[in-house]
Amino acid sequence: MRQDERDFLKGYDPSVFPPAAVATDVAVFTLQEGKLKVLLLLRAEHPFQDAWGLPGGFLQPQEDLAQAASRVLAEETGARGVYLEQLSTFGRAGRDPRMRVVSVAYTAFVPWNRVEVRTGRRTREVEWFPAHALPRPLAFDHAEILSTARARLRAKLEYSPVALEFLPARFTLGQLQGVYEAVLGRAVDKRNFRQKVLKARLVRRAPGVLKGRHPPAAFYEAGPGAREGAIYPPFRWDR
Amino acid sequence: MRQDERDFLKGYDPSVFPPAAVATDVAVFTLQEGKLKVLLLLRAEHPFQDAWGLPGGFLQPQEDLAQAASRVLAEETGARGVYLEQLSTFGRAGRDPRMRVVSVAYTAFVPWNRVEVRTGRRTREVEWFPAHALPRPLAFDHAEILSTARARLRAKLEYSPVALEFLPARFTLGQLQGVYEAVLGRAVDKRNFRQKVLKARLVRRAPGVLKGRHPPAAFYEAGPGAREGAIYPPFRWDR
DNA sequence: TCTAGAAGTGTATATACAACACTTATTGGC
DNA sequence: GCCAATAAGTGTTGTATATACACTTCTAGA
Repeated sequence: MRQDERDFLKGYDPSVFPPAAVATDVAVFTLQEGKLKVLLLLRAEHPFQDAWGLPGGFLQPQEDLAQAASRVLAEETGARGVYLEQLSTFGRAGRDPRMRVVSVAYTAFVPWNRVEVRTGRRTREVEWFPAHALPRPLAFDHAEILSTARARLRAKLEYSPVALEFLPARFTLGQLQGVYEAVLGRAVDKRNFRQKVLKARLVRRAPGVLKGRHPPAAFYEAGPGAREGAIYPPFRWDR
Repeated sequence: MRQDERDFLKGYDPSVFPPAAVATDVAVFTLQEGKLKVLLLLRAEHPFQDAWGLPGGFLQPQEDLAQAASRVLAEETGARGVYLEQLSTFGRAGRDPRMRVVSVAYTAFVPWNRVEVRTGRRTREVEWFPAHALPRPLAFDHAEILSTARARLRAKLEYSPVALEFLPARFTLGQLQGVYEAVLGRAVDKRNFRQKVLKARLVRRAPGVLKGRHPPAAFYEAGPGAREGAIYPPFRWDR
């Protein structure tokens, strides 16, 4: 045991403070080939060895919750510099077969190809899975965590600039529309979409165009209506 | 130590699962005299003895998180049968001077006079405080928990039927409008308000009237637009 | 009987939403 | 070089919703 752990235990009396380990699990979403995907890993250790699950691990003595989530994500998948947001806490007795574990779940939304992932500690493989075709069964209560995370994402899409987190700093309106369509799972009208994001100043014109097998597509970037935490007159996108 | 606690510790190895106690704190809001109020207690024990704080306590071995919140609330304030909702988890190292404690915060919204409160365990007094005039300093990081809770409440008011939780089963439109005004902290237009809640079928006419020093006020009750978890075209109430 | 207090009620204007189709620039394959 | 495929870009109209705004009525209590 390291010194910081010993300090941490000082005065620890399990009859007063019944022990429960605190862990964190991280659900990272991205968009790839027009589909919403989730980062999962193949567990190399018990419990749930050989099952797919979310990156997760235990809180260390001097670490804040968000720091722990960030560290665990980096250790197990190599993903770094990801902005994490607290989702919810899952603590059903029995969710971990070893002992009582309460897990604080975090989520992140990242641009495809902006984070490099690799196999890490306690991990045999790391892979992106389509959110609607997850391997079964998942470790622990990770299926429940993921369904909570998807519901939150859908809700946030309508009143917050969260869609921009899936894209690089400059993007085309077609790409942005693709984010909405993938998350909501339905097509939206292009003309109404463009009118709305521009009028709400969610995005503004950026220099340059993207060339492709189509007319040049103008680049856009986050506009003044996309300040962190901004709340809109909600976007409902054709019902 | 009781047997269930011993079972619980079986296989517990602090070098693998660094210990952090899991606690819960509960922020109960109500409306009283047209003001948003919060239930606080005067702490009878260390730490923060003689400071006001939220009802809170440690998770017991076989208890779910919501059960723990409900039990702690009942033990310390006497409030029972309150519907609790998970708010967020607070785990900054050092937030509890004794040791590392991660606290899962819950919130509830109750009708004034529907819950009886009394002084309970570890408590010297229990009292409702106006949300904009809290005693200072509050125990632990309870000021932060409360400000998160108020922000959540304001957000929910606009897209969910949460306002009805502050009222008894039958209420007048004036009372409902009072909830919105107290939480949002500003006046709303009566004619627009009535039109909107009726058109959205958030409420419907109930039998009877409330007599007072004014024309009889019709009773209303939750309408079909207020099903648990319903999401609206958001109410923004005059800007 | 007078006063205070809240209940109740309608309209006009401005903004936002939803539905809808065609033309154009470019690339890659033939 | 030509053609096919692909996505970019662009306006209008009807409908619905949001906002601003003022007076009368009923009742209880002084």
